[in-house]
Amino acid sequence: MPEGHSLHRLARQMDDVFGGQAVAVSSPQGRFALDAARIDGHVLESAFAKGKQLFCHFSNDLYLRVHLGLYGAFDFGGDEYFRGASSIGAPRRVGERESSQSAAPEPYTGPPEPVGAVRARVVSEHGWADLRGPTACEVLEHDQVQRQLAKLGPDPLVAAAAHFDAAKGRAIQAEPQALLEAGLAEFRAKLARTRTPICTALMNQELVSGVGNIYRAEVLFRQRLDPQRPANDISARKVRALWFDLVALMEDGVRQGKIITTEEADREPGLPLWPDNAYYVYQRQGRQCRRCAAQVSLAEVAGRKLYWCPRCQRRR
DNA sequence: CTAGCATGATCAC
DNA sequence: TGATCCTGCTAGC
Repeated sequence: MPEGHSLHRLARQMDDVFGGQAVAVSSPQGRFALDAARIDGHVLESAFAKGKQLFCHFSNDLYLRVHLGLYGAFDFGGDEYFRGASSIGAPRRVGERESSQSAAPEPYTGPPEPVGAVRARVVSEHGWADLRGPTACEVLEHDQVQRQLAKLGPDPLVAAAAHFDAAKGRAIQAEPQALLEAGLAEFRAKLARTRTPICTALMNQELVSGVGNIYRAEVLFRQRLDPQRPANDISARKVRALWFDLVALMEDGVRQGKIITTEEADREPGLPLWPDNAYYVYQRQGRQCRRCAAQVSLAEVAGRKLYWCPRCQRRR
């Protein structure tokens, strides 16, 4: 159950363990079989993410597009070379639960027999990746990818992605700071065009991509914004602060592999940082706000749960 | 064991 | 707005 930071981690993982190698692509479950055949045996050139979507570019100029949706997840496994190639200590499951199995001393003997509904399986000489339960898993041509990307609003992790590209020795189009300013300009322009509540706007991937239910609740608290405030009613200065807070929070999420939004001073002593001290309002309904005595509120908005502090985030 | 829920999004009405 | 996609974890019998 990933927000954008998980997808960017996943892109790095795919790039690290499969990048530049010929891979076998199959669909043990069958539903992806026809598309899998189009990229089977080709070289996975690179992987990248925008918002909550993963794209893998193959040597025959086709792309694998994956959207994990609510319960999609990847499992990775492989030999020592495979594990060592990961920049984040794989193999691990990418999603909500990035379980880090203790280093098994067993020798690698190839991918396991598929268990359950494995939509897609990618196998290299050194390891494998299994995908289950995605909302989307399909092979696209270049212009179809461009159309998908164009539908997505600016991704606060664009600069981190560019940094990742630079570390890989690839050319990037602009300096990270310039990319962030461009993203902010697009974000601001899109918010200015709608009076929908900011809490709804943040979940709209056409307005900003990669933000999910946790980041929206947490960033609105941190910015002391009333969730119901119309998007076009927020000052340019506040939109800027909102954007750069998302950038900071999500970049931290990429580094940590989990979402932690609290400042040191607001954490409850004696409790572990994860998960008890990780959030300000998410899933803390009825409990005391970390900064004031008010009870954290919960409401269902457009089918998703919204958490906020009615005092800290009072309309001003 | 089962029911309910989850960091998502689309489609029909 | 509600049904659906379709998986895994967990709280509660």
